[in-house]
Amino acid sequence: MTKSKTQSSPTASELSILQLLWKEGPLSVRDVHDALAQNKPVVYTTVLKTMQVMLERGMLNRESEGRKHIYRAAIEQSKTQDKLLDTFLNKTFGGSAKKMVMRALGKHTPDKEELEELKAYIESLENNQSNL
Amino acid sequence: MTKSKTQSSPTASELSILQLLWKEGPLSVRDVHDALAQNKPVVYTTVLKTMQVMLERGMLNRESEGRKHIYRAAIEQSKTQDKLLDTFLNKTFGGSAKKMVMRALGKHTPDKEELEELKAYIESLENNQSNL
DNA sequence: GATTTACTACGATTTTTATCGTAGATTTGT
DNA sequence: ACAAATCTACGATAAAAATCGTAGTAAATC
Repeated sequence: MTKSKTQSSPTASELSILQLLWKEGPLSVRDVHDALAQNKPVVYTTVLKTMQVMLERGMLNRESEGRKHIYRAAIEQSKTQDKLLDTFLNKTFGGSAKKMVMRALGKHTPDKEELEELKAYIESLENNQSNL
Repeated sequence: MTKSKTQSSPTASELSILQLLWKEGPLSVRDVHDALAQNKPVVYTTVLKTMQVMLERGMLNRESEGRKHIYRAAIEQSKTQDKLLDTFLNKTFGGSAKKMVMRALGKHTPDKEELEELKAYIESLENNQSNL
């Protein structure tokens, strides 16, 4: 049987790379670097190294395309977000989703349309026991 | 004019200490240690050191009571939560409160009563432009 | 009053994360 | 073919966070 460690959560830097790959699809290191460098100066090999580490840790896959490597996210966005959310919720709001949600809505109030969607969603939760 | 650095966010360890102080009120290092040690083994001086650093960074205050020091949180719970939430929301959900909220509710669905409160809250947001 | 216990102070170390420089190989441009 | 640009590999270092050990002192207990 092959060993398999529990998937550790990505760090902040790693997450920024994952976000890109989730959004844009498979990218080269060059692509990732150029995108990240628009927000914050960072050296090419720093990004390269980080992505190599992520590969080792099973967060990314890659395939060769000529001399380049094309990387893709190896972990699902929704699962990763769920795990991070879970941790954050426990650490910061003592596990109370209600508290966190109210705070989030108060601070970053969505527009009317989104609020309606949310209400509808809550109503669907009230009916179905199962979470669609 | 006195220098004042922007309050940096607490790390995970620091946050666990703050949570205790926010909940229980001012405590000695011994109190904090004993409480934390129930979840995860930790040496007394580790907690002491952490709290000393937090004091330096302005996250905690303290006063002497006999030979002991009694520490209290120097930063507000709600402000701290807001800042952490903001960062988390941006890093993990690209800033979309709606996405995060729906995910949170799906995974940690509150009971019917809390859902009602949430709906009421959303309705109040829909009316007031100002965020109460 | 001698010994054990309870605290603080604080340096040192370890662990984790982030960052970078250099070497070597391949490709591209002149 | 030579030079410049582009990549990967990878060790080294730096920076940040977490952990711990030792020393010293005051208090409590025997």
